[in-house]
Amino acid sequence: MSITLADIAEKAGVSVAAVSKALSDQSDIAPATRRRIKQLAGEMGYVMNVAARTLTMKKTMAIGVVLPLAHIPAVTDRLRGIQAEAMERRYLTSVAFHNGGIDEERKQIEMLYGRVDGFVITPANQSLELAKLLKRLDLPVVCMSEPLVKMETDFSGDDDEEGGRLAAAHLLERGRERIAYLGYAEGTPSDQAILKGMREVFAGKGLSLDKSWIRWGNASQAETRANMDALLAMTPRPDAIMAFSDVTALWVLEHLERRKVAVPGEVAVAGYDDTIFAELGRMPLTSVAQPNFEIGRQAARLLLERLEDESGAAAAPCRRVVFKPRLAVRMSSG
Amino acid sequence: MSITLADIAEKAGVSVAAVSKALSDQSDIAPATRRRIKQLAGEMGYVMNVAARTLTMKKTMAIGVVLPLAHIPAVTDRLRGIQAEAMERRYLTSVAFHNGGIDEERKQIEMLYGRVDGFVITPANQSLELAKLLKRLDLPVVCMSEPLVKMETDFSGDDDEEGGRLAAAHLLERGRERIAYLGYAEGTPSDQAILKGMREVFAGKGLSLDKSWIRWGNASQAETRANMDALLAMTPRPDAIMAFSDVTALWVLEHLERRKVAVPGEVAVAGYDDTIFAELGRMPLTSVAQPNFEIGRQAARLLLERLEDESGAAAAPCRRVVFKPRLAVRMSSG
DNA sequence: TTGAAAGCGCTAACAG
DNA sequence: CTGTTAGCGCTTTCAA
Repeated sequence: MSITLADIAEKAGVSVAAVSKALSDQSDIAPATRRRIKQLAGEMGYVMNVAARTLTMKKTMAIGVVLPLAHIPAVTDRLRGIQAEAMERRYLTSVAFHNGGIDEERKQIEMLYGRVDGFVITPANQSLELAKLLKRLDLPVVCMSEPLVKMETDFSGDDDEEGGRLAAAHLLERGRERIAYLGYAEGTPSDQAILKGMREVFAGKGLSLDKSWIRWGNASQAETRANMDALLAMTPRPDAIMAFSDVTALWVLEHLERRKVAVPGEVAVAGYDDTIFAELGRMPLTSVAQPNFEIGRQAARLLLERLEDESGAAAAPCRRVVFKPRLAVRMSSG
Repeated sequence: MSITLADIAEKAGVSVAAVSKALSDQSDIAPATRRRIKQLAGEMGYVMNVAARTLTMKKTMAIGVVLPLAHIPAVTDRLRGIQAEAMERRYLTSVAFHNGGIDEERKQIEMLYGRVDGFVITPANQSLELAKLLKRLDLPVVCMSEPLVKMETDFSGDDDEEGGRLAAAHLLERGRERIAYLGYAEGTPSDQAILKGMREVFAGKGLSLDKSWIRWGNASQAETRANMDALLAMTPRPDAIMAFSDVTALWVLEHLERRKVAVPGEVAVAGYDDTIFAELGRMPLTSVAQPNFEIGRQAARLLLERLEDESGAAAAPCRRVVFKPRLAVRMSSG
């Protein structure tokens, strides 16, 4: 069995209350007693019982992180940021990945409930169900990288419109006017934001994005292959591909090589995230870079500040922290 | 405030004990009462208080996973396997990543203590300190992919010696006899196992591995670059590079391109893990493939079986589940 | 300063 | 079958 406060109290010849006070550095205890108790606790190898503390304090000192797309390096970078911040404030980060489906997403959130004081999520589903669930649980939520349209929450992410603008401006400048977009899902706010940014730049030049060049569902290589073949079969063909993630862009590079389409000669390619793999694909990939670690760190900070704000935690208005992306230009776009 | 058993008891006009029994499907309760209580609990939106249950049951119903190298896709694949198995048995998976240093590794384990019933770890440090810590915590531990030499535990991973044999045999067959090895750290058992397998195959042909072609510390691109330049400066040069991970192998391909060394013409390259990026690098990469999802799943299974084994949990001997790797041959080795 | 006592929400004997 | 009681280990009044 583990050491408890009672064990220490007995050995020290004081009450349990005294030990509790001493170990949690309360003021109403004699410095000498505190020192003695702390010393003893250390010797006895005391470790606080988390469940008991949680039960009395109604605070778990942990934050829950629920994320899709575990295989995307940008996601793990953001996670490291969250963990770094949480650890600094002595909070545990409890992570759960899911496959992007609403059922798994919901299930993970439910499993975490009662073990965490709040959530950082990158919602993969814009369903009402998810928003309802989170409202019912009534814990602080921070959205990271992707807002939840059905619910107002704190937000940390990058400015995807600006990302779209940067990419579009760059490609236009390189003489590409027929840009296709490979996105994740039509209902995804960040996809829409990127498109909005791109459209803005196009409009500025009196151009527009062709609807039929927007293709969804690029979370698997097979889908991306199919999308690319469809695009290549069109006349005129797109002369540039913008992908919502680096992984998708790498699939595009691989597929174009297979189809013997010259990059960037015939088709320029750009991705999003600028992860370590952007430099390692068939050729160096142009990519929109986000400060992923910082995005995660900030997400955790927003959550923790809300948790530690004793006063009107619930009342405080939602905050949005938006980071500016930049463009890493490499060979794939000439 | 949340709904408690007492709230339900009051509304149903029964005792708290009755509600507890009904909701946990105990037998000593009238079926009708149970149904009524369950119905009511559902309507009232009851959710069990995890801390209270943990305190009474001395069981958290969660497993802790502590891993280094979050950016390696093989790691996240294994993690998905763990989660899948845990979720099936209604256990929460609480993940913590660390940077590979002993301090962070220890800290993460300590933070998880009290919130989990056991650990799945891939030890990044073979220090005595880590073994001592785990022994002191006295919770079941399963090592995944990497054993802990200072401590006997359950193990799930692949047969790295066989991986080394497969790679060496393949490269020899392609006429390469000067194979360099880029490993993670000299004290890492899986590195040593791979080398052992390679040496075996070499010895079979009356050949041996040159010590000076074994280079450690390839967790960053800079280190790998330095190692490669050192190798390329040697006479004779190695004619093949075996890397402990795909990411390292991708750095090698990129570096060789930069140095205008033909692959596989002058130097063949092979990696380890066969992740999705193996096909997407400068050229398709030959790689030793492990069933990562299964390795994770099995690791969780070992842990959960130990946790659920009411009888001599502590007594049961340690088990090792070893998966056979296979070789995915691609262009980088001709 | 210190300690006694109440209680967080739940389960597990043990009576009725 | 159902209810009463006694904790699990901790924090927090409130007295002493």
